[in-house]
Amino acid sequence: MNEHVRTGRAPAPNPIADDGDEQHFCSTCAFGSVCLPAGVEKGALAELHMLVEHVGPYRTDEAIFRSGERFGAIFAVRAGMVKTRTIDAAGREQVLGFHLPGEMVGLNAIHPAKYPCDALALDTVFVCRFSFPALATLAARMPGVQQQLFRLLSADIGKATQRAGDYTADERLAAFLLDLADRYAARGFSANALRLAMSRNDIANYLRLAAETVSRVLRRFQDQGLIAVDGREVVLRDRARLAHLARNILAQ
Amino acid sequence: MNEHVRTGRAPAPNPIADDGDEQHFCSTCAFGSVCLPAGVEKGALAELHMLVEHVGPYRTDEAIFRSGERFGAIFAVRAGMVKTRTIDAAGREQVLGFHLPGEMVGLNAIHPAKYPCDALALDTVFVCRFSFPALATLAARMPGVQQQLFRLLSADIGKATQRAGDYTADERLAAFLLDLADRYAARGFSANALRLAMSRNDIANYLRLAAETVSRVLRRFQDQGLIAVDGREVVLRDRARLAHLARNILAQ
DNA sequence: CGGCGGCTTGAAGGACGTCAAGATTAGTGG
DNA sequence: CCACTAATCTTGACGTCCTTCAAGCCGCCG
Repeated sequence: MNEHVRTGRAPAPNPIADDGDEQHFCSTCAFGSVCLPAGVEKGALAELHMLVEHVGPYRTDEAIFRSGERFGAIFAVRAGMVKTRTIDAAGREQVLGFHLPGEMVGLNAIHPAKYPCDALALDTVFVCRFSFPALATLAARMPGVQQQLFRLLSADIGKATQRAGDYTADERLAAFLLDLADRYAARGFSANALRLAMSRNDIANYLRLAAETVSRVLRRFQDQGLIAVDGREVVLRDRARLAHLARNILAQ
Repeated sequence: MNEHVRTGRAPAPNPIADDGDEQHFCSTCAFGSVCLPAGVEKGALAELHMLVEHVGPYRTDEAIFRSGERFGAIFAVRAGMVKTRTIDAAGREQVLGFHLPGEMVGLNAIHPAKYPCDALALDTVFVCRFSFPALATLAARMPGVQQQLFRLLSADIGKATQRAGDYTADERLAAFLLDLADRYAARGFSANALRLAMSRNDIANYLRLAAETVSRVLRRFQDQGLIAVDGREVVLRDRARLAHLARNILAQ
């Protein structure tokens, strides 16, 4: 098993949101994005840096945390892609989300005080670990950090709510592709070409569809000139029409 | 339009979570439930009381807030039932939730800094208004308040996630009835008899079903002896079998 | 009483799931 | 480098759960 070869045919557009050495906190991280540009609270970044713990690498299918474990920390993805999922009473998997570099995982564990889902690496993953008690203490002293935590939590409510909506397979897939492309773009990657780190099964499960339906809709999108698909490589060819399909979901 | 008659035939089991005069903060409120029993931070309760603003009554269909309005406060329902909903690009309503006395509304507005949904009174509603800037300032001084806010936010992620799952109409309705009954029970009302404040249409919309499907499933549940339905009055007759139906949703 | 909205019930249709069989692709060992 | 195998993905045929459409019922209020 080769240590670095996980990306298949392409020369690994494996997203790494790492802006340098350990002295600099990820500028693309969910926390950095607020603390850095604000200018205020220069001390906050230094203290966050003291707090954070770099963890990894995790290999494909390894767990950052598992359902039921005592909650102690939240994580920012530093590199790779993380999938969160639960296993329901009937043993069926339910995919909750895919997390790119710079995005947070584990916020849903604060309330139950246990992780309510598994967080699994879809490829080689590095994360930043934030001890939550320490972070909360820091937040009490640093209004900007507290605000950012509130915002991150609130944003996750919105994402989950959006996902709970009632939409057709076409709407779901169009929104999924656009959302993913936009999130890649926000982290500095190509806005129209993406490599799906997850299987069709994971996509289908996430969108509450059958894998066969995902195949068929992607096929049709390609036939209609909306996208170009080659295995897990996807190119968005007509953003306008995709956005039109997804307008009910993505419009606020 | 009579001021108090909204409950129909029954002599108004209209939930009021008000434990007395204004000197005492609602003991059933989402904040009280943590601040009171903890014992610690006796001062916190007093300060929360200074902060809170009693608002109401709102009549049926009146808005506590509306989508797009600038976010400034979160609300605890004090009496009555609140429905949150959005209107999507196609003009279709999407019901996000029903909120009982003691439950919070508006947490999903922190991130966008605008309310992302309408909050409407389903009957006569009283609320407590918490200015969010003031609450955040208090939270920075009071670890218990901060923790409670984090927990409330995190819990809402869990609720929305649960709702996003893929389930049959039977599973959804069984879980809906049990959940509602349990939440009423937690506020001191009957655990097995409830009056639905919302229309079949609202239930259907919330569960992503057609109103006709809700009617049919309720009918069948009644024929199977699981519940007794009379208009908007529902009695749970066989909690065990309902829980079995809902096991995939409600099991953590 | 008459009309209106909410609710129920039946019949027909559709979107998606399930089942089954191939087609690619990836992973493994010679 | 090339079989060989297993996993993933695709494609087609069919079934099903739920929606849609339509009509009738019930309770409420003028």
